[in-house]
Amino acid sequence: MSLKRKTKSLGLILSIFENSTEAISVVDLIAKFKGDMNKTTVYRILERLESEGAIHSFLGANGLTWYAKCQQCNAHHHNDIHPHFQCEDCGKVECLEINIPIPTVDNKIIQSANVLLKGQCADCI
Amino acid sequence: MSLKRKTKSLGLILSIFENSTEAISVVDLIAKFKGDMNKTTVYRILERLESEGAIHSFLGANGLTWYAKCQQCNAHHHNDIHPHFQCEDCGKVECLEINIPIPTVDNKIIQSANVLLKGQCADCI
DNA sequence: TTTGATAATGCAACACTGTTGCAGTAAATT
DNA sequence: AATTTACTGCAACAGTGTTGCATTATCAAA
Repeated sequence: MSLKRKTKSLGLILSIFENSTEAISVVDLIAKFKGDMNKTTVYRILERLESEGAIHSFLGANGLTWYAKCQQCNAHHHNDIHPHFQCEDCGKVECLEINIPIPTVDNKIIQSANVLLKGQCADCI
Repeated sequence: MSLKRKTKSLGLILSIFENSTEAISVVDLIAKFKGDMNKTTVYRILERLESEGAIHSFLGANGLTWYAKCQQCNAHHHNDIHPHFQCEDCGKVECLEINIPIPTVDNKIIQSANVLLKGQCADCI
């Protein structure tokens, strides 16, 4: 399923990601657009945007799904290894444009890694 | 809340962790003990065991909660930095007794990290 | 500009993980 | 055996996420 039609709902969600590389949770998006679109629509638009390579998803601290548009998304190349950071005080989540060295493990093949760093962001230090 | 009474349910759950450092999801535990105890009891026993330091919890690939007893649990010292591995083929999850170097990030304080490595385990290579 | 195909949406109902309140049960102490 | 209360079972609930289907709206073609 690709993005064939530019609907009002798609435009609203795209505008969130276009101007910031900050991540946003699906829960927050649903709340933000409560008057504008159904939660099912939010889920489906995010799903379409991710399969297009426009954004990427990952799991935050409580197992909730977050989405963000990062440099690697722009390059249409998703690198599972780039870590995310969640501030334990204000809850803000961002992509970190750094590489975490993936360890080699005896008798295992490591394909990808989910790395979530937790701590305090600049505003909360 | 500490472990004051040795009940049959507690014994059943403890026996799972005593003989293996392999992780098990709460969902699997509930299924395994469906005839023996209520799911609420499973959640509450796991919660008590974790607060005692006997086991530790972490999030698996789909945001589900997993529990395991590892060397660090034995030492009553929980190290958030030790990574977990989930086999993408058979679904098995284990603790890796290695240290992932936590990066320093400009303008942030990193307190802990969730690291989930994904790939193929020895049985599935 | 109108028409037609179908992508996209809204709604309701559902599935699943996890939590809570409370009455009842059972472990441990006396 | 009696008493205390930790622990359990049950039912109902909360939250995230999914699915089916009827309806709507986008876009291309006439």
